[in-house]
Formats: sequence, structure tokens, C-alpha cells
Amino acid sequence: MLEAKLNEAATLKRLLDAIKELVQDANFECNEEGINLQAMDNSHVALVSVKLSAGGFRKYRCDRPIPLGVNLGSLTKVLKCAKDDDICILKATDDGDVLSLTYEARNADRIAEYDMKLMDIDSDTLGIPDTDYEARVTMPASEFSRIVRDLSNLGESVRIEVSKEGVRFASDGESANGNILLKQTEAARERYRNYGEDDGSDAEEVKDEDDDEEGRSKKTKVKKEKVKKEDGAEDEEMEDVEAVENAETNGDAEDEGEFKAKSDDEEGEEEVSDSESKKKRKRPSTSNGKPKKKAKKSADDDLPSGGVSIEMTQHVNLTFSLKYLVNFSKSATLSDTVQLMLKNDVPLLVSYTFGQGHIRYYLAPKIGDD
Amino acid sequence: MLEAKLNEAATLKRLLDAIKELVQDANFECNEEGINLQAMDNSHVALVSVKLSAGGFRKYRCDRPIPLGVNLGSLTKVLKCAKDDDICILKATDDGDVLSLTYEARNADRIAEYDMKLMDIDSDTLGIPDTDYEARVTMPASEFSRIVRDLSNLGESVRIEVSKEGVRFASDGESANGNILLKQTEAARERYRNYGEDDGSDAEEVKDEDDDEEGRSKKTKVKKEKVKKEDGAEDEEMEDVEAVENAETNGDAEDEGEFKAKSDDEEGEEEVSDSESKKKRKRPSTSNGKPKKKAKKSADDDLPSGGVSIEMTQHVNLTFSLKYLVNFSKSATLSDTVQLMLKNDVPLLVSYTFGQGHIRYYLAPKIGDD
DNA sequence: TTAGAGGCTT
DNA sequence: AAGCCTCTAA
Repeated sequence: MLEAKLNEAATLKRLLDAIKELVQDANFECNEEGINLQAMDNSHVALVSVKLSAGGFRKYRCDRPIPLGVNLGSLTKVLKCAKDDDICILKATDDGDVLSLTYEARNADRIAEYDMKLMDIDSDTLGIPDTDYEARVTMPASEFSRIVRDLSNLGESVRIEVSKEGVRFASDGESANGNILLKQTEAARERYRNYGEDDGSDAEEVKDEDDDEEGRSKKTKVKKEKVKKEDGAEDEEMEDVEAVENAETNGDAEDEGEFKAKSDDEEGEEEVSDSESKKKRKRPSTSNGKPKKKAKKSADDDLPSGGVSIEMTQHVNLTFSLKYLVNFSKSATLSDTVQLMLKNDVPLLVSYTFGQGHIRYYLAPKIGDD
Repeated sequence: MLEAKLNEAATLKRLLDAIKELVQDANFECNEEGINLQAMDNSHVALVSVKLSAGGFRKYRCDRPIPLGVNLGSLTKVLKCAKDDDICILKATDDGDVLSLTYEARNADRIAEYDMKLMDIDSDTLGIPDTDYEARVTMPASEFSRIVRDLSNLGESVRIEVSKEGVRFASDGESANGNILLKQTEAARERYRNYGEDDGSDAEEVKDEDDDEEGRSKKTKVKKEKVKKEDGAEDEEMEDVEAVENAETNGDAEDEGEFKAKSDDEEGEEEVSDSESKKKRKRPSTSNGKPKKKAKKSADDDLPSGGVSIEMTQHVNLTFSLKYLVNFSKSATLSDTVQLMLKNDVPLLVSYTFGQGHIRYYLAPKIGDD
């Protein structure tokens, strides 16, 4: 029995807008910790991974794990019937083949109910290997969208290069070549220091040490540990790495450590309304990425605004298909901030963190990148 | 000889946008009281009825009844040549086979003239029987549009059920079923009490008694009269019906009484611009349904905003083709408010009332509705 | 007031 | 499927 009450249907709507082009059918794996979705795109080039943590819901209950096999096209249709600010309640029985969605207008004078057929889907749960990324770029999601959209008008692929200089996006096209260099902003560096940390298995601790110094020392320690890991990141280059490994690569857990421990919202308070819980957090250290809730652009005190943060242990230089990146960038509706995690010869991770969870895309690099 | 001067060409444009898909050719029946159009759709399933009252024009003159056989496609083309805020003058001679349209820019620095060929059309003027509807639902036109559009994405038809609980729209589709329940809003109930009353032959009186109490007592009286009418509405069930019969069935005037009195623009001042006149109306009792002139959503003082009003004497439950309802809902450009009149086993009436008149659609229910 | 997204039409 | 137009959000 699943019953999940989401404060805003818009979250789901945006989520589906973000992935429905990539994937047709997918299992929403529901368990007591929340709802997860993981799927390869049709051409098996990209992987998308979504997490909605139980704590992100206004109310959440899932007695036992249920996989909900959903045709995303159908779900999109049904979600179109919801207004953005409707309260959305998801319901499913343990054995049922139906997902029920209820939309309640804020003033409760309209209640809509939709029942959607579910389907059986082979869930080849692909373990996502932990990776010690060599570079992490945190930037405004809108800027990322703009860059990949711009470059996609010129060429097919983009070369992403992270160096001391900054991060460079370069594309060669028939009629023109283009490249954009983003330099790091010091303020952004500070601001994003702990961004995305909520995903680590040590989220609790990170949460406690909001303060910069503590955080940094902690990070540094973790870094050292990191270094010993596979695929040899050169030690001596490790000057900038405080958080790099943390976000994605902490722990030595082979496969799922990353997502399993993501219980930031859950533990604190579980029945608070979403907006409330947002307000309670003083620092975006755990989960920020205030969606797009007409987020005040920059005046706000605790949310990241603008600027680019770059952390790297290694000069990286990879080439990716722009088509996919453009697709990924649709998730900008879910979060103001995006994080790119790179490592040479390894799939890129594009991660959007929002109030209820996160959405992550993995994309293998093109070979023969120069 | 017809000469009619319309304040805004936009009214006509929207009107034609609303019906041109439903009907190809139709007679504009002009007489001293205004212009009427009545036609079945191509498949003879739906009927559309338009009225533009003489009083709604800035200037109107029609010495004797003239039927103008118009190809709506042609008229649409010609109207496309007008700017929305152009003053539009329609002219036709008694015997002529040409309709002349003149567009004057507001500042008179541009005058365009178009002559359109008319045609002979068999006018099988279908008498629309007066009906004692069992339920009347008054709601924002945009909400109605939204509902039928949403449901049309799921299924072919919609079941509309009016009960004490409210009004429910339900549709079954292949991939999902859906239903929307609208509860009555008390405020809306009050607000719409007299809505649509302008159509009565006694509109003048209604106009004088803007006040609620007076209006209500009047209504009640009319109701009593109503009851005696055909098609037996049960008397004893008449608890909520003050206005139900009024909107559509009032009076014994067979045909044209309805719009004559609707001369708000005309009498007060007859050369004011439309927008000005709008501001002057204090009550929506006669003509409200502020078109779409980017009407401020709700802050305005004199227009109905939001909310659903339901009046019923009988539990009704009918099924209709969504395709047609979606089509009807295009008239939302003409009025903010729509009224649904229902009675079991009888065609649904969908009515939009706007400044210059109204547009009404009749749609037979599908049989076999449960 | 301007830009972006969604719906509708061709 | 692409372009146009409208409506909505910033």
C-alpha cells in the first residue's frame, strides 16, 4: 500500500517533462524511504535516475516495496490534468495494477481523481558504480541550459574541459565553432561548498557541521581517504578537492551507497509541509536547489544564486552528445542549480537536486575526443 | 437595409472562431431587434445559436428582417482583415446579395471596406423548445475549457453528473480514467444568482432591480410561472430553482424578447468606447461576462470571478461527446463565465453570455449513459 | 513589459 | 510536423 501526498503536482509534472522523452516506460520503485526510478534511455546511451525521498512528501506511507510499472506517456497525460499548485496524492495497492492520482485544488473546491493502468516492466536495476570524479562544476541550471542549447545549434557534440582556467564548453559546427568559458566565482565556490552533500551516506554529519571551517576540515579528511581509491587520481594535484569526492563518491560501498542513505528530509520531520521544511533549513548544505517556485532570483539569503563553482583534482576533457545534454537540461525547471561531475573516460553525471529529491543523468563520453 | 456598427471587430472575430468549425454556412437573421444565427453542425448533432442584440451595437438599424446567407469561412477570412479594436460596420441592402464590412481604426486614420458575397441558404429554423432544466451549473469558462480539454485527452465522452455533492465530470479512457468533482462555492452561488437573466423578455425590469433581494423575489415569481410549462419539471422538487428556469426558459415570448433590453452601452452614452463602458457597469446583472480583454483575474469589482454555482431540482446524469464540448469551449474567448443547463435525456445547453449577446450550444446526450 | 511554454491550426 | 498565436510566469 502506497500513499504519498505531494504538495505540488508541479513537481511531478516537471519531473515527467524532464524524462518522458528519454524513457517510455519505467518502474517507480516505492519503498519506505521514498520513490526511485532508474532507467536507460531508448538507445541505451544515457541513464536517468530519480529519487523522491519520503521526507519530501507532505505525507508518505509505503508498507512494503512496490514497483509501479508506469508508461510515462500515460502518466504525463494524466498529470496534464493537474494544475501546478494542486495537491497530488498517489495511491496504489500492493498487488494492484492501478495507480490512483488525486488532485485537490488548494481551496478544496475541486477534486479530481484519475486511475491509471500499470504495467509489468523488467527492472534491470543497473548498479551505478561509485566514481571518484575528478572535477565538479556547480552552476546555475539556466546557464547550463543556455549553453547546451546555444551550442546545439552549431554542432552535434560538445567538448567539456575543466582546467585551472575554468570550465570550457566547445563545439565545432559546419558554419561556426563556438566555445564558452566559465570562470569560477569565489563566492559561488563558498556557496556551493557543500552542495549536493545530502546524497552522501554521511549526510547526517554533514548536516551538523554547517559551518565552513568544520566542514572544510572534514572534507579534507575525506579527501585523503578518497585518494586511496581506484583509478588513481594523482595525489599531488589534490588541492581543490574538498567536496569533490563527497558528493558522488564517498564511501567504499560498491554499488548503491549513493542513493540508499539519502534520508535527509526523512529523519528531521516527516509531516511538515514542504514549504515549511524548506524554511527550516538555514543552510542549503543538505538539500537546497529550491525548485523554481518563483524563487527570488538572488535576494534570498540561503539559496545559491548565480556564479560558478569549480572543484577539480585533475584536468578533464571529455566530449558528449549535445542532443542528450539538451534533453537533460529540461530539468532546469526542477532546480536552480545543476552539478556536473566529470572524470576522464567515464560517464558524465549531471545532477539536479530539488526539495523532494534529485534527478541524475549519466552520459557516456564520445570516444575520440581530443 | 441593415446597418450595424460594432465597437470592436474582435467580438465578431471571436464569434466566428467559435462556430466556424461547427458550421460552414448559416443565415444571419437580421431584424430590428438584432442579429440571430441558428444552425446545426454538419453532423446534425449539435446546434448553435447566436444572438447579437441591437442594443449591443454602437449603432443599429434594420428596417425589415433580412436573412444574410453567409459562408462562415469567407466571413472569417474577411474578418481576419480587421484589427481587434477596429470599429466594424456591417451593411446590407434589403435585396442585395452582398454584405459590406467596413473597418475603421479607432483614430479614423484607416478605413477598410470589404464586400462579401452572400448566398441563399435554406433556413430550416429549428425551433428550440423551451425546457425546464433540472440543473444549472455556472462556472468560469476557463475552468470548463480546462476540464473538457483534460478529459478529451483520456476518452471520447464525458459523463456529467449533478448532485447535491456538486457537479462531476467523468471520462473513461484506455490508459486512464478520470473524474473531476466541482463543489459549489457559496459566494459563487450568490454571485451568479441572476446570471443570464438579461435574456429574459423582462430584462428591463431585471436591470432596474440590481439589488439581490428584489431580484430574488422577482425570480421566484418567474419560477412559479415557469412551472406550468411543458415537459413537466416536478413542482415539488423546486427548492433551489430560483433562476434555473429563467436563464433559458423564461417568459412565453417565443423568440426574440431576450436581448432587446440589453442596451447598456446604448442608452447611457452611445459613443463611449467599449472599454469605458465596461468600467461603468457596476453590476454584472445584465451583461457581464467580460470577454477576455485581459480581464484582471479576480481583483476587479464588478465581474464574476471564479467559483462554481450549482442549482438543481433533480439529480442529473448525462453523457456527451467531448469532441463537441471542446469545440464549444472555444467560446471562452467571448465570456469569462459559462452556464451549463442540464436535464435528463434532453440536450445539454452550454451558454456563454457576453456584452453584445450570447452564444448557445445544444448537444444531445449519448444514449446508454448509466 | 518581456520572454518562454503550451495549445491550436495549417 | 512546423509555425502561429495565446496565455502564463518572471
